[in-house]
Amino acid sequence: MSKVATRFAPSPTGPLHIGGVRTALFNWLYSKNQNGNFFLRIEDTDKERSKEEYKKQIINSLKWIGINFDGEEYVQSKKIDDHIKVVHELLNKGSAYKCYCSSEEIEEQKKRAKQKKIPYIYDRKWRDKKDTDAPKDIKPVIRFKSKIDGTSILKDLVQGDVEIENNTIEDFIILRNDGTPTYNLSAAVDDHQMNMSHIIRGDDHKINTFKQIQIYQAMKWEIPSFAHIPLIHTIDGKKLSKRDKASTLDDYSKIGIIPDALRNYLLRLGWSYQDKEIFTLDESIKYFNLEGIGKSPSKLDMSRILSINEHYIKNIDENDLFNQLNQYCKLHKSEIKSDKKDKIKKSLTFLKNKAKTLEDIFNNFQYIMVDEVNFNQDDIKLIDDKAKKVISDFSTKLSDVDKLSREKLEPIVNELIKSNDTNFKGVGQPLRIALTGSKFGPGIYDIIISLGKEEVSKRLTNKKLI
RNA sequence: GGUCCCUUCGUCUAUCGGUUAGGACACAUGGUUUUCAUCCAUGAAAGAGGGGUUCGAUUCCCCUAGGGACCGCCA
Repeated sequence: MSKVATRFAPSPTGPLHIGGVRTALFNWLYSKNQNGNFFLRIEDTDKERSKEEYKKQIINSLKWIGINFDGEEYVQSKKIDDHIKVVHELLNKGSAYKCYCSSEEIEEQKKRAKQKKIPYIYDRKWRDKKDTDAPKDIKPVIRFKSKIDGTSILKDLVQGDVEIENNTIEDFIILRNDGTPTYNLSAAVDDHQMNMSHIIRGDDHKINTFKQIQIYQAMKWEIPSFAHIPLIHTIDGKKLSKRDKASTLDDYSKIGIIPDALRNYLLRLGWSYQDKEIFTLDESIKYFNLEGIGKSPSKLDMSRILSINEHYIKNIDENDLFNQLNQYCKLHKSEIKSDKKDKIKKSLTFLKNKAKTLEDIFNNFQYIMVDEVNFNQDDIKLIDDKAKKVISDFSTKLSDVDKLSREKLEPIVNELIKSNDTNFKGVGQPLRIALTGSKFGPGIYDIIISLGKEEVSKRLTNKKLI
């Protein structure tokens, strides 16, 4: 058996959606698990809808989630001449024929079939006719001579043996009347020329596979192995499409999902390895196999994505987390001011415990970023005379402390609890509101230390609090 | 409508004929905690239905029901 080679073949007609990413991921992991290669093929032969910007976006998305393809990307439109050559070979071999039916004629037949409620299938009118009978005013399409008798069996690596009656597959068009090849032809030729050993793609391609196999057979090419993976469904159980919200990678990046977390989620969606839930990149390559892919479609579950993201945020290296946070803010929020970077980096230890996403961390560190505290209108009402006294007492005591630490702050707070005849909440809450503007937030010692003495003093003497 | 595929807790899944059907997320309750969280503990929660095969079926086979995909001179 030759070296394993897989590919991901998106058409650049929109941003990459999450189902496509999973297909790419499975192909990539399988090839890497088998020490093989993984290629990217851009299927841009739909000139109307394909856009260069989408191609770039797709490549960036794959990069973002950590999928690297081998070599240069393969651009289908550059290979059209090869595809046409194969069409003519098929024609010469007698495996294809010119069909002079007009589109109107075909439309008419489809309509009639619909009225009679019988399935439409092209009637193979020109399959055995001679070209000399051809109408002069019609440009023909070229159709593939599909098998009529018997059945075909696809030995699918995920679904097992799939048997189909050959006569349910029509004589499909391989060359349009404008001289351009169609998808099934191009895909088969490209996969062959790219030496694909395994084609792993969505379930929705199963019928195409039967057509493409017939092209391989007619050309006497070696047939690759196929694996059709179940589609990802929306929460309503329908095929996920680009139109569904929260379906593109960008949608996840925007809310602060980190790439590794999404990769891990997608890996476990429709694939499993015993009870293991968390897979590092290396582990996913090491353990990935086709046997672990389930047969039934799975639904996207946002709460699970968030939960895995939360796990990654809490467990990855803090330098790494900071870099990702920094990138995220630059891309989707506002850049972290350079003079605040150090403070935020040091505060990650406690900030991350309150976050499911990078966006949460961003929101949580706003109190550090702002020059002027934004008070929550309801919370500032909690600052009564008693609270004001606590704040000013604390401010006074703080001036005697030279270096802030939990050990130095604790006795001060305890003393204030006593002298003001209150409890921890009576001290902690006013201070938190004074320093962050909100009664919700990190622990009071964390807040104080993260801001630094100077800033704390400044905020405690804010005129709005006096 | 035709062809093909699928069916275990709400969700993702484990089980490769014998288990009190396991785990994770979500949910509920309790505990830790100055708040919100985190964290910890506990709990509720599943084999679509009906026939076979078998000493024994979630597991194998058939039927029914439900769901999905495809049925383009798109890819």
